Amino acid sequence: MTLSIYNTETGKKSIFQPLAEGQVKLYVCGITAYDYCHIGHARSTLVFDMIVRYLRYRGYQVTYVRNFTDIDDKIINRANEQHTTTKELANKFINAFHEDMAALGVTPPDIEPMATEHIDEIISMIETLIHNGYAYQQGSDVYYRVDRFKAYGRLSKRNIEDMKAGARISINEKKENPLDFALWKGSKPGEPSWDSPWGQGRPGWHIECSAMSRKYLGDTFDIHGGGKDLIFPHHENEIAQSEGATGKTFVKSWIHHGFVTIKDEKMSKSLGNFLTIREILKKYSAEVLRFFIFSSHYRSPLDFSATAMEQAETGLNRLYSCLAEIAKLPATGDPGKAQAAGKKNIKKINSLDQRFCQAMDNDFNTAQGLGHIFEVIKALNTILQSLPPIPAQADLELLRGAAKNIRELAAIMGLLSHDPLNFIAEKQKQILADLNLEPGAIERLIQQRDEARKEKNWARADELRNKLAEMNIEIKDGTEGTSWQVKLG
RNA sequence: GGCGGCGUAGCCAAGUGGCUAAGGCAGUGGUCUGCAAAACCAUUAUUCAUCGGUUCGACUCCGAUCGCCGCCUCCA
Repeated sequence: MTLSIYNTETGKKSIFQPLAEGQVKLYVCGITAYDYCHIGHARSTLVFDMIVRYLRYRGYQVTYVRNFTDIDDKIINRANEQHTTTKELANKFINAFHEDMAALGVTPPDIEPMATEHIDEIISMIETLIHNGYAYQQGSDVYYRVDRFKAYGRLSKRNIEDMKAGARISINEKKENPLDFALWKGSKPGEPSWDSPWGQGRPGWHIECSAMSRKYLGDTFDIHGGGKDLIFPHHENEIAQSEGATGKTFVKSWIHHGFVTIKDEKMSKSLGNFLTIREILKKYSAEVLRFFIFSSHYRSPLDFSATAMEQAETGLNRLYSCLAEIAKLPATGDPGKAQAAGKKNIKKINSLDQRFCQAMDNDFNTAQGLGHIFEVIKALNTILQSLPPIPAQADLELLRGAAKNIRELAAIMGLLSHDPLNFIAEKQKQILADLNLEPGAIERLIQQRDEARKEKNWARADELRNKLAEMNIEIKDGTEGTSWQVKLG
């Protein structure tokens, strides 16, 4: 089995071959720390979390670097507005980011470098670029000479002439070409600044990623990722900087994920239609958000809505319910009894690994992978349904093995991480608390209903059941008495 | 204007030229039940925006048209 990845640069899927056998070096552009993160950021971190987990599952040794931009214009402006320093502001939101990531259960990257801690590397790279003729100084600024880099536009598939015609670029007298971008910006009085050969200033936005990825991953590395909006100019400029400085290919494969939209529009601060991760997590669990995100392909746009989240929650509950039923099975069965499971279902269950990996190998197709998991859930439910009171030992082993397998595969997406019985119990406890209900009171009502049922007083029994239903309590009459649960979702 | 992408059932969504177009949610009929609920079974796209072309064969490749979205300015 071979892993294929869609590479933005070639516009095609191709077989993934790491530079060093068994090792993957991955750099992902992280956040600019000036505000709370929204669910678009959540998608980004969750998608790469899944990619890293899958690569590791496949046996690769992954070095995962994700940076923080902790100095730029937005941070400076926001710090001024809030009468604080850029450092304090950035730290505040980096901490908030870490809290959000912990709440989402995201595996931390191996290295989380910050721009302001790599000023030396940045300056040194700019000096190399000046030396190589790719950059020029104007006063206390340094700009990248876009015309000089022949491959400029390679990633975003545009050419310099077309972009000039676009004419949405502000004319800056200091630049040789309006498309040239800043590597170093001279600072105004009162702004945070560092010493440099060109005077007091700070790095441009793009250079930090070139300098830091080089430091931690080398001149050439396997995968560079981010949101689609970073393709131009950010990643295009990174290529120009890194390749201008090293003369080597910067990145083998570019991965860009799609946006989260609301009512089919990209979330953005100017439209005021963004939701922060913490707002979402007040209403939905991390796994519901993960389920929602992974039920479509990472490159597709994803439209956020309450309906979509509720559907995700229902789907996730279905997975947990099946696993909980399996967990409730007796410890041992009858070793001599014939299996209740049919051949077709056994085959479906046993081929899950293979089919799941086939889906994931096809450019991390989590939606298809989830589909395969649901097919197996259906097979498991069918078997559970046909199980006699004392089941065959072979069936018990099959069901438990499948449940374990499903949880291992789901873990690649960070799903089904809770103990199924606990999950259901915790959830019910929480909903009960939200509804202000006492389990004791419910059980008393059920007992009253059972008495009515024994007397075949159906009118009274139904009345009590309706009363419970109004309280969001579902009743299940089984052979061993009546069980109840809170209506999930 | 330049460039990139998308359009598959009521909704969400997968689909790497050829086997019955996955899966989820919702709906309908049935099994179970005193009636229900849950679960299960069955059912819901002769068709993949439209029109052409390539091919023995296309949802899948090519072209055109319509509609939607994104990037070209900070953006995950």
